[in-house]
Amino acid sequence: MPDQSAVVTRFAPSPTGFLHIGGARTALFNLLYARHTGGKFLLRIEDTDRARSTEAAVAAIFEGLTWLGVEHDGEVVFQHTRADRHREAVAQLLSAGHAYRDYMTPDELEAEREAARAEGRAVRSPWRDQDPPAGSNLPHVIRFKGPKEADTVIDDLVQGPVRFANKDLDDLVLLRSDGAPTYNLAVVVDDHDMGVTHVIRGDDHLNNAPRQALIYQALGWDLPAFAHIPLIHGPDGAKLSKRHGAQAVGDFAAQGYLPEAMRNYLTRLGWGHGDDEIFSDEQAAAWFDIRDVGRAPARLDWDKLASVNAHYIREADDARLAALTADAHRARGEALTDADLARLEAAMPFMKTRAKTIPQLADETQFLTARRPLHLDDKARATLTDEAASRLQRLSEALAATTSWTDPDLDLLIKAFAGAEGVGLGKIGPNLRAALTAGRPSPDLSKTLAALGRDESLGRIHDALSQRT
RNA sequence: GGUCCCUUCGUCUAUCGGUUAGGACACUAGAUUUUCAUUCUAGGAAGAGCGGUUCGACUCCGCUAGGGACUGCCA
Repeated sequence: MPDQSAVVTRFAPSPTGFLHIGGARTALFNLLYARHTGGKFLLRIEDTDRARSTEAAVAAIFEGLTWLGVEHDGEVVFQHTRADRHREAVAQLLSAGHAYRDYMTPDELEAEREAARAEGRAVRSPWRDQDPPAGSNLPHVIRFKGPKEADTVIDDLVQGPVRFANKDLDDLVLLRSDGAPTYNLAVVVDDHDMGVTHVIRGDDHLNNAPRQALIYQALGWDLPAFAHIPLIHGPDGAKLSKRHGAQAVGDFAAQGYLPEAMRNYLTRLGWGHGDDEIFSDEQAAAWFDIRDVGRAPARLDWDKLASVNAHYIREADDARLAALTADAHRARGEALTDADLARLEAAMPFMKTRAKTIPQLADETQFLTARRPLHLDDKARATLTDEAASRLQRLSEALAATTSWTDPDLDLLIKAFAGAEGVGLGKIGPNLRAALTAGRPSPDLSKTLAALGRDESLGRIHDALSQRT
Protein backbone atom coordinates (compact mmCIF):
# COMPACT_ATOMS: atom_id res chain seq x y z
CA MET A 1 0.00 0.00 0.00
CA PRO A 2 1.48 3.33 -1.06
CA ASP A 3 2.31 5.88 1.56
CA GLN A 4 -0.34 8.54 1.09
CA SER A 5 1.75 11.10 2.93
CA ALA A 6 4.85 10.71 0.74
CA VAL A 7 6.21 13.95 -0.61
CA VAL A 8 6.12 14.55 -4.38
CA THR A 9 7.93 17.56 -5.82
CA ARG A 10 8.48 18.57 -9.40
CA PHE A 11 10.47 20.88 -11.63
CA ALA A 12 8.36 22.34 -14.43
CA PRO A 13 10.37 24.48 -16.84
CA SER A 14 9.02 25.89 -20.07
CA PRO A 15 11.22 25.00 -23.04
CA THR A 16 11.67 28.41 -24.55
CA GLY A 17 15.43 28.83 -24.17
CA PHE A 18 18.40 27.53 -22.25
CA LEU A 19 18.23 26.17 -18.70
CA HIS A 20 18.69 29.23 -16.50
CA ILE A 21 20.88 28.91 -13.44
CA GLY A 22 17.99 30.10 -11.27
CA GLY A 23 15.81 27.36 -12.71
CA ALA A 24 18.56 24.88 -12.07
CA ARG A 25 18.64 25.88 -8.42
CA THR A 26 14.86 25.53 -8.23
CA ALA A 27 15.22 22.03 -9.64
CA LEU A 28 17.95 21.30 -7.11
CA PHE A 29 15.82 22.46 -4.18
CA ASN A 30 12.96 20.26 -5.39
CA LEU A 31 15.32 17.32 -5.67
CA LEU A 32 16.86 17.96 -2.26
CA TYR A 33 13.50 18.26 -0.54
CA ALA A 34 12.28 15.06 -2.15
CA ARG A 35 15.45 13.24 -1.09
CA HIS A 36 15.24 14.73 2.38
CA THR A 37 11.73 13.41 2.88
CA GLY A 38 12.19 10.15 1.04
CA GLY A 39 9.71 11.30 -1.59
CA LYS A 40 9.74 11.61 -5.35
CA PHE A 41 11.03 14.33 -7.66
CA LEU A 42 9.26 14.60 -11.02
CA LEU A 43 9.99 16.50 -14.20
CA ARG A 44 7.37 18.12 -16.40
CA ILE A 45 7.96 20.17 -19.52
CA GLU A 46 5.52 23.07 -19.70
CA ASP A 47 5.07 23.35 -23.42
CA THR A 48 1.46 24.45 -23.70
CA ASP A 49 2.62 27.42 -25.72
CA ARG A 50 3.40 25.44 -28.85
CA ALA A 51 4.67 28.42 -30.79
CA ARG A 52 7.40 29.25 -28.31
CA SER A 53 8.46 25.76 -27.31
CA THR A 54 11.34 24.16 -29.17
CA GLU A 55 12.96 20.76 -29.34
CA ALA A 56 16.34 22.36 -28.82
CA ALA A 57 15.18 23.96 -25.59
CA VAL A 58 13.83 20.64 -24.32
CA ALA A 59 17.19 19.06 -25.11
CA ALA A 60 19.00 21.91 -23.34
CA ILE A 61 16.95 21.31 -20.20
CA PHE A 62 17.70 17.59 -20.16
CA GLU A 63 21.35 18.21 -20.87
CA GLY A 64 21.65 20.88 -18.20
CA LEU A 65 19.97 18.79 -15.52
CA THR A 66 22.03 15.74 -16.40
CA TRP A 67 25.26 17.70 -16.25
CA LEU A 68 24.30 19.20 -12.90
CA GLY A 69 23.45 15.75 -11.60
CA VAL A 70 19.83 16.59 -10.85
CA GLU A 71 18.04 13.42 -11.89
CA HIS A 72 14.29 13.10 -11.75
CA ASP A 73 12.18 10.08 -10.83
CA GLY A 74 9.73 8.52 -13.24
CA GLU A 75 8.80 9.52 -16.75
CA VAL A 76 8.99 13.08 -18.05
CA VAL A 77 5.54 14.57 -18.58
CA PHE A 78 5.02 16.79 -21.61
CA GLN A 79 2.23 19.14 -20.76
CA HIS A 80 0.93 19.64 -24.29
CA THR A 81 0.06 15.96 -24.56
CA ARG A 82 -2.45 16.40 -21.78
CA ALA A 83 -4.59 19.07 -23.45
CA ASP A 84 -7.67 16.83 -23.58
CA ARG A 85 -7.47 16.25 -19.86
CA HIS A 86 -7.15 20.00 -19.33
CA ARG A 87 -10.24 20.67 -21.44
CA GLU A 88 -12.07 18.04 -19.45
CA ALA A 89 -11.33 19.97 -16.27
CA VAL A 90 -12.59 23.17 -17.90
CA ALA A 91 -15.82 21.40 -18.89
CA GLN A 92 -16.24 20.45 -15.24
CA LEU A 93 -15.65 24.03 -14.16
CA LEU A 94 -18.09 25.32 -16.76
CA SER A 95 -20.89 23.00 -15.73
CA ALA A 96 -20.36 23.81 -12.09
CA GLY A 97 -20.62 27.54 -12.82
CA HIS A 98 -16.97 28.21 -12.01
CA ALA A 99 -16.06 29.35 -15.49
CA TYR A 100 -17.66 31.38 -18.26
CA ARG A 101 -17.29 32.15 -21.94
CA ASP A 102 -15.83 35.56 -22.60
CA TYR A 103 -16.62 37.15 -25.96
CA MET A 104 -14.63 40.34 -25.57
CA THR A 105 -12.76 41.36 -28.69
CA PRO A 106 -9.06 42.20 -28.48
CA ASP A 107 -9.90 45.88 -28.72
CA GLU A 108 -12.50 45.68 -25.99
CA LEU A 109 -10.09 43.79 -23.78
CA GLU A 110 -7.40 46.38 -24.37
CA ALA A 111 -9.77 49.21 -23.46
CA GLU A 112 -10.87 47.39 -20.30
CA ARG A 113 -7.29 46.78 -19.32
CA GLU A 114 -6.48 50.46 -19.58
CA ALA A 115 -9.59 51.45 -17.67
CA ALA A 116 -8.84 48.93 -14.94
CA ARG A 117 -5.31 50.18 -14.58
CA ALA A 118 -6.44 53.78 -14.44
CA GLU A 119 -8.98 52.94 -11.75
CA GLY A 120 -6.56 50.71 -9.87
CA ARG A 121 -8.76 47.65 -10.03
CA ALA A 122 -8.67 44.18 -11.56
CA VAL A 123 -9.75 43.53 -15.15
CA ARG A 124 -13.38 42.50 -15.51
CA SER A 125 -15.28 40.99 -18.43
CA PRO A 126 -18.93 41.95 -18.96
CA TRP A 127 -19.59 38.34 -19.94
CA ARG A 128 -18.92 37.15 -16.43
CA ASP A 129 -22.53 37.76 -15.51
CA GLN A 130 -24.19 37.87 -18.90
CA ASP A 131 -25.75 35.29 -21.19
CA PRO A 132 -23.86 34.38 -24.36
CA PRO A 133 -24.59 36.58 -27.36
CA ALA A 134 -27.08 35.43 -29.98
CA GLY A 135 -25.69 32.78 -32.28
CA SER A 136 -22.81 32.28 -29.83
CA ASN A 137 -20.60 30.92 -32.54
CA LEU A 138 -18.40 33.90 -31.99
CA PRO A 139 -14.76 33.42 -31.00
CA HIS A 140 -14.28 33.43 -27.25
CA VAL A 141 -12.01 32.34 -24.45
CA ILE A 142 -13.07 30.57 -21.31
CA ARG A 143 -12.25 32.33 -18.08
CA PHE A 144 -12.27 31.20 -14.50
CA LYS A 145 -15.10 32.68 -12.47
CA GLY A 146 -13.53 33.34 -9.12
CA PRO A 147 -15.10 34.66 -5.94
CA LYS A 148 -14.94 38.43 -5.45
CA GLU A 149 -15.39 38.56 -1.70
CA ALA A 150 -13.18 37.41 1.13
CA ASP A 151 -9.47 36.65 1.03
CA THR A 152 -7.31 33.80 -0.13
CA VAL A 153 -4.38 33.01 2.12
CA ILE A 154 -1.39 31.11 0.83
CA ASP A 155 0.48 29.52 3.71
CA ASP A 156 3.82 29.59 1.96
CA LEU A 157 6.58 27.41 3.37
CA VAL A 158 9.18 30.07 2.61
CA GLN A 159 7.30 33.37 2.67
CA GLY A 160 4.92 32.57 5.50
CA PRO A 161 1.20 33.34 5.25
CA VAL A 162 0.44 35.73 2.38
CA ARG A 163 -3.03 37.22 2.14
CA PHE A 164 -4.69 38.27 -1.11
CA ALA A 165 -8.08 39.95 -1.45
CA ASN A 166 -10.16 38.00 -3.97
CA LYS A 167 -11.53 41.21 -5.45
CA ASP A 168 -8.03 42.07 -6.69
CA LEU A 169 -7.73 38.83 -8.59
CA ASP A 170 -8.75 38.93 -12.22
CA ASP A 171 -10.44 36.04 -13.98
CA LEU A 172 -7.74 33.91 -15.53
CA VAL A 173 -8.08 32.68 -19.09
CA LEU A 174 -8.37 28.88 -18.89
CA LEU A 175 -8.81 28.05 -22.56
CA ARG A 176 -7.62 30.25 -25.42
CA SER A 177 -9.92 31.05 -28.32
CA ASP A 178 -8.35 28.18 -30.27
CA GLY A 179 -9.22 25.81 -27.43
CA ALA A 180 -5.67 25.44 -26.16
CA PRO A 181 -5.23 25.32 -22.38
CA THR A 182 -3.20 28.01 -20.64
CA TYR A 183 -0.45 27.69 -18.10
CA ASN A 184 -2.48 28.50 -15.00
CA LEU A 185 -5.03 25.83 -15.76
CA ALA A 186 -2.51 23.24 -16.88
CA VAL A 187 -0.28 23.53 -13.81
CA VAL A 188 -3.19 22.95 -11.49
CA VAL A 189 -4.53 19.94 -13.36
CA ASP A 190 -1.11 18.38 -13.90
CA ASP A 191 0.16 18.95 -10.38
CA HIS A 192 -3.01 17.37 -9.09
CA ASP A 193 -2.92 14.40 -11.47
CA MET A 194 0.76 13.81 -10.84
CA GLY A 195 0.16 13.78 -7.11
CA VAL A 196 2.41 16.74 -6.43
CA THR A 197 2.32 17.55 -2.72
CA HIS A 198 4.85 20.40 -2.66
CA VAL A 199 5.05 23.08 -5.32
CA ILE A 200 8.53 24.59 -4.99
CA ARG A 201 9.11 27.30 -7.61
CA GLY A 202 10.46 30.78 -8.21
CA ASP A 203 8.80 33.60 -6.30
CA ASP A 204 7.78 35.19 -9.58
CA HIS A 205 4.88 32.77 -9.26
CA LEU A 206 3.76 33.91 -5.83
CA ASN A 207 1.08 36.13 -7.35
CA ASN A 208 -0.28 33.18 -9.31
CA ALA A 209 -0.64 31.04 -6.23
CA PRO A 210 -3.95 32.47 -4.96
CA ARG A 211 -5.55 32.24 -8.41
CA GLN A 212 -4.40 28.67 -8.73
CA ALA A 213 -5.59 27.89 -5.21
CA LEU A 214 -9.05 29.09 -6.19
CA ILE A 215 -9.05 26.76 -9.20
CA TYR A 216 -8.07 23.83 -6.98
CA GLN A 217 -11.00 24.62 -4.72
CA ALA A 218 -13.44 25.00 -7.60
CA LEU A 219 -12.35 21.62 -8.88
CA GLY A 220 -12.81 20.14 -5.42
CA TRP A 221 -9.18 19.20 -5.03
CA ASP A 222 -6.82 19.42 -2.07
CA LEU A 223 -4.21 22.15 -2.22
CA PRO A 224 -0.52 21.26 -2.39
CA ALA A 225 1.91 23.06 -0.08
CA PHE A 226 3.55 26.04 -1.74
CA ALA A 227 7.13 27.23 -1.38
CA HIS A 228 8.16 30.27 -3.40
CA ILE A 229 11.90 30.71 -3.44
CA PRO A 230 13.61 33.99 -4.30
CA LEU A 231 15.28 34.42 -7.67
CA ILE A 232 19.05 34.59 -8.10
CA HIS A 233 20.36 38.04 -8.92
CA GLY A 234 23.58 39.19 -10.53
CA PRO A 235 26.49 40.56 -8.45
CA ASP A 236 25.00 44.05 -8.79
CA GLY A 237 21.64 43.00 -7.39
CA ALA A 238 19.80 43.21 -10.69
CA LYS A 239 18.06 40.28 -12.28
CA LEU A 240 20.65 37.87 -13.67
CA SER A 241 21.22 38.50 -17.35
CA LYS A 242 23.71 38.06 -20.14
CA ARG A 243 25.90 40.93 -19.09
CA HIS A 244 26.71 39.17 -15.82
CA GLY A 245 28.77 36.67 -17.77
CA ALA A 246 26.60 33.62 -17.47
CA GLN A 247 23.03 32.61 -16.89
CA ALA A 248 22.68 29.21 -18.53
CA VAL A 249 24.03 26.17 -16.71
CA GLY A 250 25.88 25.37 -19.93
CA ASP A 251 27.82 28.62 -19.52
CA PHE A 252 29.09 27.48 -16.14
CA ALA A 253 30.11 24.13 -17.53
CA ALA A 254 31.96 25.84 -20.36
CA GLN A 255 33.71 28.17 -17.93
CA GLY A 256 35.22 25.26 -16.07
CA TYR A 257 33.03 24.78 -13.03
CA LEU A 258 32.49 21.25 -11.79
CA PRO A 259 28.89 20.05 -11.39
CA GLU A 260 29.44 18.98 -7.79
CA ALA A 261 30.79 22.45 -7.02
CA MET A 262 27.76 24.04 -8.66
CA ARG A 263 25.44 21.85 -6.59
CA ASN A 264 27.20 22.82 -3.37
CA TYR A 265 27.33 26.51 -4.24
CA LEU A 266 23.76 26.71 -5.49
CA THR A 267 22.45 24.86 -2.45
CA ARG A 268 24.29 27.26 -0.16
CA LEU A 269 22.89 30.24 -2.05
CA GLY A 270 19.78 31.17 -0.14
CA TRP A 271 20.00 28.33 2.30
CA GLY A 272 22.30 27.53 5.18
CA HIS A 273 22.95 24.87 7.78
CA GLY A 274 24.87 26.59 10.56
CA ASP A 275 28.45 27.30 9.54
CA ASP A 276 28.67 24.47 7.03
CA GLU A 277 30.05 25.62 3.70
CA ILE A 278 31.26 22.45 2.01
CA PHE A 279 29.01 19.42 2.15
CA SER A 280 28.28 16.25 0.22
CA ASP A 281 25.08 15.49 -1.67
CA GLU A 282 24.15 13.13 1.14
CA GLN A 283 24.63 15.79 3.78
CA ALA A 284 22.68 18.30 1.72
CA ALA A 285 19.78 15.87 1.42
CA ALA A 286 19.92 15.06 5.12
CA TRP A 287 19.98 18.71 6.20
CA PHE A 288 17.85 20.43 3.60
CA ASP A 289 14.45 21.66 4.63
CA ILE A 290 12.54 23.99 2.36
CA ARG A 291 11.44 25.95 5.43
CA ASP A 292 15.03 27.06 5.99
CA VAL A 293 15.34 28.77 2.63
CA GLY A 294 15.82 32.53 2.96
CA ARG A 295 13.27 35.03 1.71
CA ALA A 296 15.65 37.54 0.21
CA PRO A 297 17.03 37.19 -3.31
CA ALA A 298 20.66 36.06 -3.31
CA ARG A 299 23.38 37.48 -5.50
CA LEU A 300 25.72 35.36 -7.52
CA ASP A 301 29.27 35.74 -6.14
CA TRP A 302 31.86 34.62 -8.67
CA ASP A 303 34.69 34.62 -6.13
CA LYS A 304 32.89 32.33 -3.76
CA LEU A 305 31.82 30.03 -6.57
CA ALA A 306 35.46 29.87 -7.66
CA SER A 307 36.55 29.09 -4.13
CA VAL A 308 34.06 26.25 -3.82
CA ASN A 309 35.08 25.02 -7.25
CA ALA A 310 38.74 25.04 -6.19
CA HIS A 311 37.84 22.77 -3.30
CA TYR A 312 36.12 20.25 -5.54
CA ILE A 313 38.92 20.36 -8.09
CA ARG A 314 41.32 19.33 -5.34
CA GLU A 315 39.03 16.46 -4.46
CA ALA A 316 38.43 15.35 -8.02
CA ASP A 317 39.86 12.29 -9.71
CA ASP A 318 43.13 12.98 -11.54
CA ALA A 319 42.21 11.18 -14.76
CA ARG A 320 38.93 13.06 -14.98
CA LEU A 321 40.65 16.40 -14.40
CA ALA A 322 43.36 15.57 -16.91
CA ALA A 323 40.71 14.84 -19.53
CA LEU A 324 38.86 18.09 -18.80
CA THR A 325 42.12 20.04 -18.86
CA ALA A 326 43.11 18.42 -22.13
CA ASP A 327 39.76 19.53 -23.57
CA ALA A 328 40.50 23.07 -22.45
CA HIS A 329 43.89 22.97 -24.17
CA ARG A 330 42.30 21.67 -27.36
CA ALA A 331 39.63 24.35 -27.18
CA ARG A 332 42.52 26.82 -27.48
CA GLY A 333 43.66 25.20 -30.64
CA GLU A 334 46.46 23.08 -29.20
CA ALA A 335 46.99 19.61 -30.62
CA LEU A 336 47.97 17.30 -27.79
CA THR A 337 50.18 14.25 -28.09
CA ASP A 338 49.87 11.07 -26.08
CA ALA A 339 52.93 12.20 -24.15
CA ASP A 340 51.12 15.44 -23.26
CA LEU A 341 48.13 13.51 -22.03
CA ALA A 342 50.30 11.26 -19.90
CA ARG A 343 52.16 14.23 -18.42
CA LEU A 344 48.90 16.01 -17.67
CA GLU A 345 47.57 13.11 -15.69
CA ALA A 346 50.85 12.44 -13.90
CA ALA A 347 51.13 16.09 -12.91
CA MET A 348 47.53 16.46 -11.80
CA PRO A 349 48.05 15.51 -8.13
CA PHE A 350 50.13 18.63 -7.53
CA MET A 351 48.74 20.82 -10.30
CA LYS A 352 45.12 20.69 -9.20
CA THR A 353 45.83 22.58 -6.01
CA ARG A 354 46.83 25.58 -8.12
CA ALA A 355 43.64 26.36 -10.01
CA LYS A 356 40.08 27.36 -9.30
CA THR A 357 38.62 26.45 -12.68
CA ILE A 358 39.47 24.13 -15.53
CA PRO A 359 40.65 26.94 -17.84
CA GLN A 360 43.00 28.05 -15.07
CA LEU A 361 44.26 24.50 -14.85
CA ALA A 362 44.96 24.73 -18.56
CA ASP A 363 46.90 27.95 -17.94
CA GLU A 364 48.89 26.31 -15.16
CA THR A 365 49.76 23.31 -17.29
CA GLN A 366 50.90 25.26 -20.31
CA PHE A 367 54.50 24.57 -19.39
CA LEU A 368 53.71 20.88 -19.86
CA THR A 369 52.20 21.07 -23.33
CA ALA A 370 54.46 23.77 -24.77
CA ARG A 371 56.46 22.65 -27.84
CA ARG A 372 60.25 22.64 -28.05
CA PRO A 373 62.19 24.69 -28.57
CA LEU A 374 60.80 27.13 -26.00
CA HIS A 375 61.71 30.71 -26.81
CA LEU A 376 63.52 32.54 -24.02
CA ASP A 377 62.76 36.23 -23.70
CA ASP A 378 65.49 38.88 -23.57
CA LYS A 379 65.50 39.04 -19.83
CA ALA A 380 65.89 35.29 -19.45
CA ARG A 381 68.68 35.28 -21.99
CA ALA A 382 70.44 38.11 -20.22
CA THR A 383 70.39 36.19 -16.94
CA LEU A 384 72.14 33.32 -18.64
CA THR A 385 75.63 34.71 -18.14
CA ASP A 386 78.73 32.65 -18.84
CA GLU A 387 78.86 31.63 -15.23
CA ALA A 388 75.17 30.76 -15.07
CA ALA A 389 75.29 28.88 -18.34
CA SER A 390 78.19 26.72 -17.39
CA ARG A 391 76.55 25.98 -14.06
CA LEU A 392 73.33 25.04 -15.86
CA GLN A 393 75.37 22.81 -18.11
CA ARG A 394 76.87 21.04 -15.10
CA LEU A 395 73.43 20.68 -13.56
CA SER A 396 72.19 19.21 -16.79
CA GLU A 397 74.97 16.64 -16.66
CA ALA A 398 74.14 15.82 -13.05
CA LEU A 399 70.50 15.37 -14.01
CA ALA A 400 71.40 13.19 -16.96
CA ALA A 401 73.39 10.97 -14.67
CA THR A 402 70.70 10.33 -12.09
CA THR A 403 68.98 6.99 -12.04
CA SER A 404 65.95 8.16 -10.10
CA TRP A 405 63.81 10.70 -11.96
CA THR A 406 61.29 11.29 -9.20
CA ASP A 407 60.18 14.36 -7.33
CA PRO A 408 61.82 13.74 -3.94
CA ASP A 409 65.08 12.50 -5.44
CA LEU A 410 65.29 15.35 -7.95
CA ASP A 411 64.75 17.76 -5.10
CA LEU A 412 67.64 16.16 -3.20
CA LEU A 413 69.78 16.24 -6.32
CA ILE A 414 69.22 19.96 -6.90
CA LYS A 415 69.99 20.81 -3.30
CA ALA A 416 73.10 18.63 -3.31
CA PHE A 417 74.20 20.26 -6.55
CA ALA A 418 73.74 23.73 -5.06
CA GLY A 419 75.78 22.63 -2.05
CA ALA A 420 78.54 21.25 -4.21
CA GLU A 421 78.63 24.44 -6.26
CA GLY A 422 78.74 26.46 -3.09
CA VAL A 423 75.79 28.66 -4.06
CA GLY A 424 72.22 29.11 -2.89
CA LEU A 425 69.21 27.89 -4.79
CA GLY A 426 68.62 31.45 -5.86
CA LYS A 427 71.64 31.13 -8.17
CA ILE A 428 70.25 28.05 -9.84
CA GLY A 429 66.45 28.14 -9.69
CA PRO A 430 65.69 31.08 -11.97
CA ASN A 431 67.91 29.83 -14.80
CA LEU A 432 66.67 26.28 -14.61
CA ARG A 433 63.08 27.43 -14.48
CA ALA A 434 63.52 29.76 -17.44
CA ALA A 435 65.03 26.93 -19.45
CA LEU A 436 62.26 24.54 -18.50
CA THR A 437 59.22 26.81 -18.84
CA ALA A 438 60.29 30.05 -20.57
CA GLY A 439 58.36 32.19 -18.16
CA ARG A 440 55.24 30.10 -17.84
CA PRO A 441 54.00 29.50 -14.30
CA SER A 442 55.15 26.18 -12.89
CA PRO A 443 55.32 24.30 -9.59
CA ASP A 444 58.43 23.39 -7.60
CA LEU A 445 61.41 22.72 -9.84
CA SER A 446 61.66 19.10 -8.80
CA LYS A 447 57.99 18.61 -9.61
CA THR A 448 58.37 20.44 -12.89
CA LEU A 449 61.26 18.19 -13.86
CA ALA A 450 59.41 15.08 -12.77
CA ALA A 451 56.29 16.05 -14.73
CA LEU A 452 58.26 16.88 -17.87
CA GLY A 453 60.29 13.68 -17.79
CA ARG A 454 63.99 13.23 -18.37
CA ASP A 455 64.21 13.59 -22.15
CA GLU A 456 61.96 16.64 -22.38
CA SER A 457 63.70 18.34 -19.44
CA LEU A 458 67.18 17.75 -20.74
CA GLY A 459 66.10 18.77 -24.21
CA ARG A 460 64.67 22.06 -23.00
CA ILE A 461 67.83 22.84 -21.04
CA HIS A 462 69.86 22.14 -24.15
CA ASP A 463 67.56 24.41 -26.19
CA ALA A 464 67.99 27.21 -23.69
CA LEU A 465 71.74 26.94 -23.62
CA SER A 466 71.87 27.17 -27.39
CA GLN A 467 69.87 30.41 -27.36
CA ARG A 468 72.63 32.42 -25.65
CA THR A 469 73.60 35.58 -27.42
C1' G B 1 -1.10 53.13 -10.96
C1' G B 2 -2.63 48.39 -8.34
C1' U B 3 -1.45 43.66 -5.70
C1' C B 4 2.39 40.99 -3.40
C1' C B 5 7.46 39.95 -1.63
C1' C B 6 12.26 41.41 0.35
C1' U B 7 16.14 44.45 3.70
C1' U B 8 22.47 41.33 9.36
C1' C B 9 29.89 42.78 7.31
C1' G B 10 31.38 44.27 -0.05
C1' U B 11 28.91 39.03 -1.00
C1' C B 12 26.56 34.24 0.90
C1' U B 13 24.83 33.38 5.60
C1' A B 14 24.35 32.03 11.55
C1' U B 15 21.36 34.09 15.42
C1' C B 16 14.87 31.46 16.22
C1' G B 17 13.92 38.33 23.03
C1' G B 18 19.28 38.46 26.84
C1' U B 19 25.88 36.74 22.34
C1' U B 20 32.23 40.89 22.96
C1' A B 21 26.39 39.67 16.62
C1' G B 22 29.62 33.82 14.71
C1' G B 23 31.45 31.48 10.00
C1' A B 24 32.76 31.45 4.73
C1' C B 25 34.32 34.15 0.24
C1' A B 26 36.68 38.70 -0.85
C1' C B 27 40.06 42.41 1.21
C1' U B 28 44.51 44.26 4.29
C1' A B 29 49.14 43.15 7.08
C1' G B 30 52.84 39.70 8.53
C1' A B 31 55.29 34.65 8.17
C1' U B 32 56.84 30.71 4.74
C1' U B 33 58.81 30.62 -0.45
C1' U B 34 63.87 29.00 -6.44
C1' U B 35 58.89 31.70 -10.39
C1' C B 36 53.58 31.70 -10.00
C1' A B 37 50.61 29.79 -6.52
C1' U B 38 49.66 27.34 -1.95
C1' U B 39 49.79 27.29 3.30
C1' C B 40 49.86 29.67 8.21
C1' U B 41 48.92 33.87 11.58
C1' A B 42 46.66 38.45 12.57
C1' G B 43 43.19 42.40 11.25
C1' G B 44 39.31 45.71 9.47
C1' A B 45 34.19 44.94 8.11
C1' A B 46 27.01 44.45 9.49
C1' G B 47 21.47 44.51 12.04
C1' A B 48 18.32 50.63 6.01
C1' G B 49 15.85 54.83 8.95
C1' C B 50 12.12 56.26 12.58
C1' G B 51 8.60 55.01 16.05
C1' G B 52 6.37 51.48 19.26
C1' U B 53 5.72 46.51 22.52
C1' U B 54 9.09 44.70 26.45
C1' C B 55 12.96 44.64 32.38
C1' G B 56 15.52 43.73 27.70
C1' A B 57 15.13 43.82 20.72
C1' C B 58 18.85 42.09 14.83
C1' U B 59 14.87 39.00 16.47
C1' C B 60 7.65 41.02 17.58
C1' C B 61 4.34 45.32 15.52
C1' G B 62 3.72 49.96 12.59
C1' C B 63 5.45 53.72 9.32
C1' U B 64 9.15 55.57 5.86
C1' A B 65 12.97 54.69 2.38
C1' G B 66 15.26 51.51 -1.01
C1' G B 67 15.14 46.90 -4.01
C1' G B 68 12.17 43.12 -6.62
C1' A B 69 7.97 40.17 -8.81
C1' C B 70 3.33 40.17 -11.05
C1' U B 71 -0.34 43.06 -13.48
C1' G B 72 -0.59 38.46 -21.28
C1' C B 73 -5.48 34.26 -25.25
C1' C B 74 3.79 33.74 -21.90
C1' A B 75 5.26 30.38 -18.42
